[in-house]
Amino acid sequence: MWYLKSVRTRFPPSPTGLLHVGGLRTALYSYLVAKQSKGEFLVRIEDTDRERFVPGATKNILRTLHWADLDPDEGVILDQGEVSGKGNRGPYIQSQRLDIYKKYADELLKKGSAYRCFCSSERLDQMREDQQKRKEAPMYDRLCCSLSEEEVQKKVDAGESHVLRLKIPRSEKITFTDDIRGNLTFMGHTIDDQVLMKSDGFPTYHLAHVVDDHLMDIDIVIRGEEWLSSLPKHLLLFQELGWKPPRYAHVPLLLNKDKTKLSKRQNDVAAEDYIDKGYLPEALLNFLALLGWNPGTSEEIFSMDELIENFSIERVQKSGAIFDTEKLDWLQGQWIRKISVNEFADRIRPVVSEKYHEVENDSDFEAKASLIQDRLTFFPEAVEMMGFFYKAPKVKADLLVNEKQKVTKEILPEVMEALKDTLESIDEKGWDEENLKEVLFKLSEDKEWKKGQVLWPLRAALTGLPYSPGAFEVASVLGKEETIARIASVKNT
RNA sequence: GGCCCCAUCGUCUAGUGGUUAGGACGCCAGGUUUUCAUCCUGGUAACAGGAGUUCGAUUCUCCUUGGGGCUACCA
Repeated sequence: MWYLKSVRTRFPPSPTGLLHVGGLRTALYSYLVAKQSKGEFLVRIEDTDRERFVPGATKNILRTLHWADLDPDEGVILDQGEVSGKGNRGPYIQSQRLDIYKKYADELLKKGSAYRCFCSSERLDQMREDQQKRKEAPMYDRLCCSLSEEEVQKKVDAGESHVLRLKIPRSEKITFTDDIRGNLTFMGHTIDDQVLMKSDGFPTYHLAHVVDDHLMDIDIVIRGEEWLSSLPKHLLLFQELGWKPPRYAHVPLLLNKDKTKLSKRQNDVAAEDYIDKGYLPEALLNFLALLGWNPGTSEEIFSMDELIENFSIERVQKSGAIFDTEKLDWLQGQWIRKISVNEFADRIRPVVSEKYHEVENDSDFEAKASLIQDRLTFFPEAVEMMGFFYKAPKVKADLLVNEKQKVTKEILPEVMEALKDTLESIDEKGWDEENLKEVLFKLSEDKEWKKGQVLWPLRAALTGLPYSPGAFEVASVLGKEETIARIASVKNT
């Protein structure tokens, strides 16, 4: 993918709560498009709805974006953990741009592209109800359009509460090409006269989106499909303001199992939920990228750099995707195996040390961690899996008896005795995986025991678990002294 | 109800006017491994329906059906 010019994209969350995984995906797509053209990715805060405003939400969303490695180049950023701004097209928080919206609202009013509406919400409710009863599309009936200039002025002077509505040219046909969906057509008479400015002086999303994305030089607007039906209003606004609209790409929705819009009731929808569950950002992003997009090859594991390299908005799917986390778990496993042992150890150290404080001073922690890296999907599983390293298990002989491995009650004492003697004979210096393997294989050969007859009891005696890393690995990490001690302490009953 | 969008295995998806309709996850079976996990091999399973265009449609067109989104002084 290459571009003639760098592309500016934006992600505009509302500070009404936690970052939604669907939002994280559109943020990712926007980020990728900007980065692959060496352009800028901006974050703008859309806080025009004071009712739903949640204090602290902005900081939280920014923190989550940072976790996902989607830090904005411009706009609202996190500076030393505090919300701050960057760039010369600000402010980037809509509540701080009220005078700007006012200016363009006045312009639209003067041009006759918009009009003041004094209707009460009661009247509007009643009107819609009546329309519904008559099986008509609920739309503003333009009552206030028939007000004379004098009447309007009188009401304004009297301080009557009112909103500003966009006057949709009803006879117009609006066509547009979406980057994902292709050609779209809307008839003017099916579009409602959208409110542009609320009575409290705040703009609605529609006006703010058009003004901001123009003033912030956004080249392509990537947003959820739920905005598709308001696209003509936005297009009309650009037209009335005399501006060139950006490219648009409406990405398909993320769905619940029943194919409805992904919702809290049925799923964990906050990105934070997945952070809390221990998913790696690489895994979540990889998963999200693949929900609705594919490279056209059979490649499935993508790092951020590879996504930047390969992503293209044209290959994004048109239909919605069920948010089914089974593949996420698989990707999580893939990414866990991909990170370095060092990093892996760093990730599980805090979790494990919560239960086993010895971890903090354990210089062999990394070696132990490496034994379980291929075996787990979530970091907390490490606690269970590594416990035996720090606390000698109380092992009963029952566990060492294993029918499938042909370890019988009768043979067991002899095996244990031989194991002890053999291991005793190994020099401390030669106590490593390779050597242990050689010596123990020889033991089974000499005694004409199957490998399992020797190794199953050994492994079980050392770990106290039915499933665990292998006997050689564990014995090697545990060291000679501890290994022999554990063999000796197996209870016979 | 109105407007708009969408439709390939259970899920994420590839794909072409003529293919044994491909891959991945999941599931099942087998193999490697002392166990489990990993890993490898194989299997399971899909073009919503009906017309039309065509020598031939999963692919193009239309209709039906199904699903979804929007229909707020929310975004």
